[in-house]
Amino acid sequence: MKNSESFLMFADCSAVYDGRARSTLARGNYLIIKKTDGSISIHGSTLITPRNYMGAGTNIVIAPDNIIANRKSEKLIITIYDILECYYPYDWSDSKIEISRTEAELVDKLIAGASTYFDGTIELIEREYRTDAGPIDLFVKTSTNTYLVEAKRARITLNACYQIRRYMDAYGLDAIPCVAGPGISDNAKKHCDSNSILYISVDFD
Amino acid sequence: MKNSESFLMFADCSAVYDGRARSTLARGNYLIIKKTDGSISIHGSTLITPRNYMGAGTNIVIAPDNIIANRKSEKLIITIYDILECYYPYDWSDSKIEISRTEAELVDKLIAGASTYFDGTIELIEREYRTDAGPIDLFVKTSTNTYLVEAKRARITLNACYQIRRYMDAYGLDAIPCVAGPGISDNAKKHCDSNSILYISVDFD
DNA sequence: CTCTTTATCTCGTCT
DNA sequence: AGACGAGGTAAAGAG
Repeated sequence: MKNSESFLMFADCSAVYDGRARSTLARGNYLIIKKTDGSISIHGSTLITPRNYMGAGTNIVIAPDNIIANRKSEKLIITIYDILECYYPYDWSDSKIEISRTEAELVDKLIAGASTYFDGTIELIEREYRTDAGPIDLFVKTSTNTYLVEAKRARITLNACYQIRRYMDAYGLDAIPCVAGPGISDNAKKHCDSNSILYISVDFD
Repeated sequence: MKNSESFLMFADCSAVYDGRARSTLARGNYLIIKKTDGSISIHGSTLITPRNYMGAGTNIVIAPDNIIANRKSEKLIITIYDILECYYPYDWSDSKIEISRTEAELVDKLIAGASTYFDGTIELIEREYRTDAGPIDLFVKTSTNTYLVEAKRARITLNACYQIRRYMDAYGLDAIPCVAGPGISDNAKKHCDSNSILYISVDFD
C-alpha cells in the first residue's frame, strides 16, 4: 500500500490513542479516512463524530500492518489486521459550505436598523449581553426604554417567549422583552400580546 | 443503487441544507457517508468535521440522482451528478472507544483517597460544586478546613492557578485553594508557593 | 504564535 | 421530551 495524499480504507483494525487523554478502540471493521491536509480519522457505524482522529498537519507513517500518526504530544496507533477495501479519491474537493441565515445575521440586521426597530435614541447596544440565565442575544438601551431581545432565525415559537421571560427574570430591572424573527406562530403571538412581549418582524435579505 | 443500511460513496455532487442555518455546498467530488444509525455526512478533502451532516434518526430517501434527508425542522438535499465509487461496508463495527486518563478519573482518585489528601475528617465532599464562576471540580469540607480543588489531567500550568483563584473569589468564604494533577510546571509551582495554593500530586494508576 | 469565541457544535446524562 | 454540561471538543477569528 502506497502513501497517497488521501485515502479511504475499510479495514479490520484496532486503535490506541495517547495525548490529551488515553483511549483504546476495540478491534473491528472501521472506516479510516486520511485527508489531504494530513488529518486522519476512524469512523464506526454510528455517530457523526469519529471514534479517533488526529488533526491537520499530523505526521502519518503508513506501514503494511499499521498506521502511526504523530503530532506534538499526541499519538495515534492504528493496528491493521486486514484491508477490506482501499480507495484513493480523485480530485477530492476542498470547498467549504457557504452559510447564511444564521441567528447572528438577524442580530446584525437588528443592530443596523436599530433606530427603526426601537423607540428613542440608541444609547447602548450590545449582543450576547450576559445574565445569570445565559447571554441575551441583543441588549438595547435607548433614551426612553431598555429592550431585551431574543432572536430566532426561524418562526418564533412559545419556546422563544419563555426564554426571553427567563432573561427578564434574571435581568431584574425594568425592560421590554422582545422576540425577533421572520415570523411567529399563532400561539406565540397570542402569548406575546397577553404578556407584553414585543414581537419584532425582521426578515433575511 | 439500493438503499442499504450504510454506504460510503464518492460522488460528484452538491448540497443544500436548511434548518438551524442555511448553507450551500458547491458542486465537486465529496465523500458521502450514510451510517446505520440513520446519520449522514458529506466530507471534503480537509478537516475532521464534515461539510454537511444530519444526525442519527434522520429520514433518508435515496433516488437515482439525489439524496434527501429530513429530520424535524432540518433538511439536507444532495444532488448527485455522478457516482465515482460506492461501497457497502460489511459488518461495520459500532464499538465506542474506551477512554481513560480524563479529568473525571483524577477526581475519582481524589475522592477515594480524600483522607490522605486532606487534613481532618471528611464532612462533605462534592464534585462539580456550583459557584457563580462555574463549577468547582471538587469541594471538600473537613473538620478543620474547606478545600476548593481544580483538577487537571495534564501538568498543572499557571492557567489552572488563575482558574482556582477565580473560584475562590466566587466562593467568598474561607477555604484552601488547591490544584491537583500528575505534575506541575516550575512557574505554576512558584505561583502556588507565593499565593498559598496547595498543590496535590495525584497520578493515574 | 497563542488566546478567545463560535458552532447546523455533537453527544451523553439527568430530570 | 427538554435541560444541562462535557468534550482528546474542532475550527475560525483576533491580537
